[in-house]
Amino acid sequence: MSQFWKPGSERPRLIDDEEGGVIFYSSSPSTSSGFGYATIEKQRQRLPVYKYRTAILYLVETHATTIIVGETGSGKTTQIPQYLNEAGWAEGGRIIACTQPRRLAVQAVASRVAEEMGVKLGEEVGYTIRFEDLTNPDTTKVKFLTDGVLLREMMDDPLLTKYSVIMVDEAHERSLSTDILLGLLKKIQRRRPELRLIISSATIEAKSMSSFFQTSKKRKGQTGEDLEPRTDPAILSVEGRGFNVQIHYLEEPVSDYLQAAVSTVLSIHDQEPMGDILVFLTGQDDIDAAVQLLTEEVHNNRKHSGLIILPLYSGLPRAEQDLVFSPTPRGQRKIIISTNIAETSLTLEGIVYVVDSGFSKQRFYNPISNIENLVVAPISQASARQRAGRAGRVRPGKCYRLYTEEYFVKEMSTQGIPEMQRTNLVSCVIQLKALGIDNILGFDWLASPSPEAVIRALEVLYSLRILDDDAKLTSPTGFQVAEISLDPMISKMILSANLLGCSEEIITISAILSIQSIWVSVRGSQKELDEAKLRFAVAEGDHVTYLNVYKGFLESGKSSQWCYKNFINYHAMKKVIEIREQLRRIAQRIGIALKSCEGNTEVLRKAITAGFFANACHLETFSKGGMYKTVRGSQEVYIHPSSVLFRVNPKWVIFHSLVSTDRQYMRNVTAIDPSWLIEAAPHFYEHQRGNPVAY
DNA sequence: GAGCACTGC
Repeated sequence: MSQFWKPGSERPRLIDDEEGGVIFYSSSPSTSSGFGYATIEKQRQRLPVYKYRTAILYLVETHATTIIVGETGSGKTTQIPQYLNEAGWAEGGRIIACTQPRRLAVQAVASRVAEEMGVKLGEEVGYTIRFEDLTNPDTTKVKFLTDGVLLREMMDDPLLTKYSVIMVDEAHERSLSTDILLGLLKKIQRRRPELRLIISSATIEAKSMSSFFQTSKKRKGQTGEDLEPRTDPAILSVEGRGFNVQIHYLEEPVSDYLQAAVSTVLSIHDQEPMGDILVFLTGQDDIDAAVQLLTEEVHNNRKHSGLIILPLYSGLPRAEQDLVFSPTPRGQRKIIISTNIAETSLTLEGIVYVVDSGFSKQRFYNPISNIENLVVAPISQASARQRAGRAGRVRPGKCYRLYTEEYFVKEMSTQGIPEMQRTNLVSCVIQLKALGIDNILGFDWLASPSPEAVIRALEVLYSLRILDDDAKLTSPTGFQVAEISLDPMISKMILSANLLGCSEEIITISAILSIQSIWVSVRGSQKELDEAKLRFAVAEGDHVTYLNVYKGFLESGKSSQWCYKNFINYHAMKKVIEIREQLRRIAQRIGIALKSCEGNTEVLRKAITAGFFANACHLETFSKGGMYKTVRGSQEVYIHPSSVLFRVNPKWVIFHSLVSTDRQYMRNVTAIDPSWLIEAAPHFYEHQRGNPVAY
């Protein structure tokens, strides 16, 4: 017992908790043997939501929309769909849907519910996520899916006619897809009064949610024989089952939260009983620094022995990430230093203490410059509560906030800004257009995006010839782009590749651009990584280099050994294969025949230009440090040192994306000929006087 | 010669 789980040995068992979070357990599965149905039934009845069963069913029956506020551990996610099923909402071939923001949650909840119902997953209970449809159209009654998938389903069935009840879970997270979905569901309700919505949220934002779904228009008809539900939403609160978490604030604010976090961890270790510690910092830099400081402390000071210090962020290699789920050996204490990933996406077992820096990295979009920035910003009160809650899952815990109570009350916003208001909207706009919603600014949003952001999105789509002069989808380009589930600029690149005869290569590039990075992130062995990169690098730039990597991967027989030797992330490559396969299917459906350009990199780069012409840059000849300026907008930008064109500095380049730190760095860069710009987008470049493209 | 919070289709 009390052994670390080692990568390569049997993996920890993945189980789900009642709220769709995921816990990784290493103990052998024993719960399902011997007891069976009766025990499960008893477990179900012990959940807080159980005593509201009748009330929930009554409210859903009588109200078009029911808002359920439930804390963690209430059991709402797994139980409510079952109650609805038991009450007959899935009779007559109808389906009960429950959406989640994350794939992992969908899978976990679905398999839990299937187990509780004693059925095989994929029959009465099923789930759909990208790349995976485990439902049976003849038998599935309860279906779990990501909200993104439900949005996609609306393209084929705008009124979502097969669903009797749609439960939107985790609505408080206010992800882009959740917000779009809620706006569209409200529209659907007007056409389908028999449809029932359940909005489930962890926080008491229920009021604004409720007024959003409040339809003023009273339906006609006599009250007695009116079959239609009430239009005012019902609100129901369900208590959670978490343990009490004692909150500690700083008495005086600190300037260095990193140092404060480290000393707080050490004093918890010195003074508090055993139990693991979870520290929330902002990013890889912070986390690596804190890990190093703590590790040194353990080396230098014997009283700090028995500490296991582990970083946790999404960019971490898989084997290292898995370490955080190993059980803590007796007499030791695990310290996990994490990004926001531990706030919602992963549930860690055994955490008793939380240290909250009060900050996270957040994305903000500037529609004027059309640039997305990742900045360290204060979290909201809701986030702080969520973080604190991570300490109370197994027994009463403590949360140490590295800020004052006054700051929490007076300075921190209660909710945080919905993603809708801090992101680029091109994908969102195109989705709505595809559903026939033309007036984007006038759409009934839960939180309206800024007019500037909407206008910028329309402008970009217009320049890509995805929208026409009347801001309607062009045919066929616009409709085809809407069909491809990728960034519209990538979709446009794929369509152009079809005309240029290089679709085979371009869908590979598109798949690779759709994931974070295909390289292994290693800080120590940077030199080796650079050398490995050189084995694939070509003068044309990063995109063509990726083709060489892909080719090498295929030739190796998709070998993980080969990836390891070449500093390539094996899991990333598997994902590339998956996405590429999906793109191949979509291409087939919209009538693109895959064709290879047989090594003609000029047509490849022309296709890339056709999608990304707006990101064209020109080297400032008289500047020394490799400074470029964007052709449109004259933004100062530099080639990122991770690019194969770093220090090569071709005169004209096009980039896929920018990362903003002290400078704007271009990631994924390809050299182009400026004449291709006018060829690809005459409407975008022709009329600019004094533009260097002219000569 | 520098660094990418997190999702999702």
